[in-house]
Amino acid sequence: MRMEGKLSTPLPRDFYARDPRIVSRELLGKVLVRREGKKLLSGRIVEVEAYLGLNDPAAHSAAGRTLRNAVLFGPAGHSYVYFIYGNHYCFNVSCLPDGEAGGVLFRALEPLLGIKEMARARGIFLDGTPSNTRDLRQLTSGPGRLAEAFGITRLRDNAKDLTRADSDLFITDDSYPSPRVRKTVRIGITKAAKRPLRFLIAGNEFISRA
DNA sequence: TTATAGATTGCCT
DNA sequence: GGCAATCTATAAT
Repeated sequence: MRMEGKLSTPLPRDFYARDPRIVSRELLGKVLVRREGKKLLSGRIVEVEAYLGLNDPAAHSAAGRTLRNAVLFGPAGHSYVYFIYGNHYCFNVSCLPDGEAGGVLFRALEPLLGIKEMARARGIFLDGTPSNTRDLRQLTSGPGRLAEAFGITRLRDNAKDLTRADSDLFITDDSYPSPRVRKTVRIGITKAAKRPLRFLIAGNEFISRA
C-alpha cells in the first residue's frame, strides 16, 4: 500500500486493518513517534513480529477474547501493551477489522530523535554525545528496551488509538526507501516456535539479536 | 486459593 | 552461557 504523508502524520486505520504479516512487512522502515510535551522521541522500525489471533498458539488472543487481550479483537490501529516477566512492557499494534484478532509486536528500533531523553528513561549514562552504534543499541534494541525508552506503559498507553492526529503515540511514514526484508522464526516463544513470523530489515545493526 | 509460565533483560561466572 | 528479578493472567487444586 502506498502510504506517504508529511512528517508526523499518523498512518491511517486502513493501513493496520490487514493481515498482521502484511502490516509487519510494511511497518519496517516506518517511524514510531512519541510526543512528550515539547520533546519529540522517534525511532525507525527495524524488527517486528506478527501474531495471528485464534489460529496462532503463541498469540495472546489464541484462546479467545478476555479482558486482557480485548484490544487485539477490537478495531485496528490501537496499542496493545502488556507486562511480562514482572519487569517489562511490550508494545503491539492491533490489526484486522473489528472482531478479528491480530497484532504486531515491536521488537527493535533505530533511535532517531530524543536520544538523550531515551537514555535517561533507560537509566543509561551516555558520555557526551552518543554516536556510536554500541551505545545506541542499548536504547531501543529489544521489545522491553524500546518500551522503556519511549515511556510506554500499560496504564498510559494500552488501548490507545494510534491513528488519531492528536495522539501522543503513533507511527508515521517519512518516505524511507523500501527496505530489504528478512523473515525468521519468532524470538522467545515456545508454542508455534517454527512459524516464520519475525520480520526485520536485512543487515540492520539495531535488530535485537541475530 | 495456590501454582506456574511467560512475545525479557541485565548481571554473573 | 546460566539464572535471578518480579508482576500477572491463567490453570490447577
